[in-house]
Amino acid sequence: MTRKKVSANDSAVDLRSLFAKNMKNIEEYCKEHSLKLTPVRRKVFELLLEEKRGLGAYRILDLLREAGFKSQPPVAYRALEFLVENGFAHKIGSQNSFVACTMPGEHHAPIFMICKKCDSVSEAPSSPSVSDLSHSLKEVGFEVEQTRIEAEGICSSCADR
Amino acid sequence: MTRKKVSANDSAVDLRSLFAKNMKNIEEYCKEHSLKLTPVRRKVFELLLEEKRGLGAYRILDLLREAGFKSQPPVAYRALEFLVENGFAHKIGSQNSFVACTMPGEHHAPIFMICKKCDSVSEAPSSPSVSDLSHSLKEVGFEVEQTRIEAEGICSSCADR
DNA sequence: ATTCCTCTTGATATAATATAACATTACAGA
DNA sequence: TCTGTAATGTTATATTATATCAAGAGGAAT
Repeated sequence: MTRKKVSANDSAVDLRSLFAKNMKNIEEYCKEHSLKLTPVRRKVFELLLEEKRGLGAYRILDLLREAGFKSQPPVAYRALEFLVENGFAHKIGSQNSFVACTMPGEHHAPIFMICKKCDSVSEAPSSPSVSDLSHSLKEVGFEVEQTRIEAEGICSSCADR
Repeated sequence: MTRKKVSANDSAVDLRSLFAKNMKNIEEYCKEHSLKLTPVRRKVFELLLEEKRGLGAYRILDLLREAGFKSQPPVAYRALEFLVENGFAHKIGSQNSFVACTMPGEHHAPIFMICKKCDSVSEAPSSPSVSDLSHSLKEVGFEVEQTRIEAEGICSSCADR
């Protein structure tokens, strides 16, 4: 028996299983919290999961239409609003775009790494420097409720090339 | 001779001198770097200095018109572009608004404190946590070139009330 | 001083992003 | 079944931003 060759589509397999895992997470979370994961909401979440770059609302709208939803702008914005409110997606302020959240349900202080070369947006593991930040702002009298942190630079895959 | 009453407009005096100081800074900086601080650019910078909240481009456009400039949208956007590129102003991503930079010329990693009550936007003294952040992102393979940090919460004046 | 070049502004049009408002449908709970 | 709330459908419009090309202003090279 020959050993199967390791390459390109192993990562595809990983992506598919990651996708399945994320879908399962959101489904369970919605069930537990009696949130309605309607077809359009589910589809928008899927679209965000499938794309490593941020997606604009009108791009999402196009993709919804391609998928058979005859949607008008408010449909996309409502679905995005639902996903963002419940922590399944984030808005990237510097791009007016949206990305799937990979740690739904948990209130966290996200840090986004935006690659200038390939436009990928990924969420960094939350770092202690975020709470340091809140502390140092508290010292100047500002009570932080929420932070938005976006770092622009070069991602590891682009740096490798 | 009666001593002048101390109150409200002492802070107005402070604001005026701060304003003058900032205008002098930008003028000198532009002279040194052969940048043209044209009337519309200067006026937009003044408008930003005078307002503690972020100003949207179309609000700025209205104010320009009130000041006698017969301006179309590109005029405001161009002036803002000039100010942002040269570090005299910043764009607040979460609001699509603009604020004056209080430390022009110096390349810095700004942190904005946005008050949910009064909408004021102020720039925090850059904290060590920002370079910590760059270091920890470097550990996951991301090379940071620039950060955008916006903290939402309650400012000290609003907390006092 | 004249020419040339570049940067800035003027002006029109339109693209891209986002929401208001109201009618209709779906669906859970009394 | 009734009824209330949440979700969707639909039209219209608000808000934010840029593309494009014409015209003017000002420096520096000859």
